[in-house]
This record gives sequence, structure tokens and C-alpha cells, in this order.
Amino acid sequence: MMRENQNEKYQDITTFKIGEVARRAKVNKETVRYYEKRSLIPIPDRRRSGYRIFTQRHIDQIKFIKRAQELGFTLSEIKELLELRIDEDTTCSVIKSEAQEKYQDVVEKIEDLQRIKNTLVDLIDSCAGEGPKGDCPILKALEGENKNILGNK
Amino acid sequence: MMRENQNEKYQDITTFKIGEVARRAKVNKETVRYYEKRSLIPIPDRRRSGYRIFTQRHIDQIKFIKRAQELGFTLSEIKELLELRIDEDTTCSVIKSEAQEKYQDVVEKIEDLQRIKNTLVDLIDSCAGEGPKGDCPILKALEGENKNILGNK
DNA sequence: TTTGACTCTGTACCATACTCCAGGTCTTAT
DNA sequence: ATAAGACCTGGAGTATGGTACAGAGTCAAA
Repeated sequence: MMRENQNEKYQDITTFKIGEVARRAKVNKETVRYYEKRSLIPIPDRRRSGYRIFTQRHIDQIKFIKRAQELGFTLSEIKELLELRIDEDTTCSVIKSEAQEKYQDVVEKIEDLQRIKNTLVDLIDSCAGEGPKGDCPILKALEGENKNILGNK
Repeated sequence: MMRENQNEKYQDITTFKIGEVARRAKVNKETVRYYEKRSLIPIPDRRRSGYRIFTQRHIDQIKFIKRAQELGFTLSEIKELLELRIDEDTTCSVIKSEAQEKYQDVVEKIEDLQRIKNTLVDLIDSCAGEGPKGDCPILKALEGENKNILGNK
């Protein structure tokens, strides 16, 4: 924390240097700079020395980003989300439909993986796990000899 | 196809130039070169001119790679798989356990996505989709005001 | 022989999300 | 005053799986 910064604007509020921000938001300092570069956080003011001046707002926003990431949002999507949050005209329903879109993405990814999982199960079941690799049905399937298990065109 | 290449070795077999390989394996020419660089296919011989000489073996191997990719194997994993395939001592059970490991990966990925999906459902359900964003429970949750839906620490 | 299509190499670039480093400046405590 | 530690910038590097050039050489058919 730094109290006596030269900027009038920050007379009465607590400000932070990058290290403290990183510690509090539980990210790397480089990540904070990276988010600034990608415009994911408000551009911090600078001290005369060039040091960035952060506020609680920055810390909160980084935490927001991290939570959204856990939900599978990419940084680009999160940026949109943040812009929505700032936009006066944004309504609840806009936010909701963003979440619904992301939900659809996730459902599709699960379906893809489910299909892959089923194929793997079939392959594993088809293989007794005995004998030399020459007879391995898994390799055979990958080699394209088995049109039944893998969906080869 | 080229028949009259100067290499004795290819007197009796059909050989291909990169474009034909790419067409038959349904990949980009650059991808063929990329696979060569990553040692995912046997190093092709060269004509005096420098042109690569491919055989059916190369085409089959590229198809193998593509099928394995569809099962979620990374190129590094596929390389291991290919090495297993070449190794005399490889048994069926070794291949099987590779597949089982990949199966575990896929199951875990599905579980992760399932958790994300559930959270999104909860968020979406919590939002009536009406009114200004100020009251949006989704944004509130992301902002960390709701300890119940998101697993904020 | 000409000419269009093909191939060669090496390098750079795409997206994603950081992470690290060097070389230099600033702060802060003693 | 000094020295440790924190901060600055710009650029490179990480992993993944390619794609896209440019500029030069080669091939094949008419």
C-alpha cells in the first residue's frame, strides 16, 4: 500500500502497487500487466516515477476475470462481459443470454467428449489385453482396418 | 504419382509427391511437412531435385494420426503410440493401457465441464432475465457477492 | 521450348494465456 | 547514504497444431 502519492485524486483512498494487487488477487504480477495490455482492467494512473496506481476496483475486476475463467469463458468473452457490465443499457436478459450461449458451448464440448469416451470404451473392450501387438484391435482400428468401431470415412 | 524416379528402390512401387499425399490423406501439404518435422511420419527419401518421395505407408500413417487425434490424443501422445507400434516388444496390453489412460483423461475433462455446466445452469436459473443489469444475479455472482452459487474462496 | 503447376526452404504468423528475462529506475528502511 | 527489493519496458519463450508466405528451383504436357 502507498499512502503519500503525489496525485490529489488518491488523497483519500487506498492505493496499491502491482505486487500487492497480484498478491491480493492471487495472480502473477505479469498477469496484471498482461490484463492491462489486453484492456481487461481499467488503465491505471501512474505516479511520477511511472509506477502504476491501482485501487480496490482493479483487484475486484481481476477476481471477476478469474471467476469467469473458471466458468470456461475465454479472456475475449470476459472482455465482452465486462463491457456489458459497464454499458448503461445492458439488461439482465443480455447477460443471461451470454451465459446461455456459454452453456450451449459447454454442452457441445461435453457431447464431443462423450462420443470420444464411448469410442475409447469400445476399443478398450475389444482388446483382451493379451498377446503381441500384431493382433491388437485398437491398433487395427486406428490403422483403418476396422470400419465398425471408428467412424472412418 | 511419379513412376520414373531415379531411385532403384522405388522401381516397383507407386510413389507420391507431397500434393498427392495431402490430397489422399485429406490434409494440407504444410501439415505433411509439419508431421515430418515432428517425426510423426518416416523421413521420406528425396529425388535428386529435392522433391520428397512418399509411399502408401506415409499416407496410411497420416490417416492413423488423424484418427488418433479424433480420439483426443495429442501429437506427442500419437508419437508415443507410433513408437509402440514399431517396437517389437510391444504387447496388446501396453496399447490397451495407453487407451485406458486417455480414457481417464477424457472422463476427467467431462467431469470438469459438467461442474461448469451445473454452475452455469444455477446462474441462469437464478436470473429472471428482466430488469436492468444492476440487479442481475449472474453479474453479482461473478462480482463475488454471492457465496452460494460460485465456489469463491 | 515454353509455361503453368508443383515443390523446395526458411521464416513468420494465427489463437490462447500467460511467464520470464535483461537492463535500468525507484522506493524504503536502516 | 546505501543497499535490498520492487517496479519499469520491451521482447522473447512456453505449449498446441498448424497455416501462410516469398523467392527460387523443378516437372510435365503441348
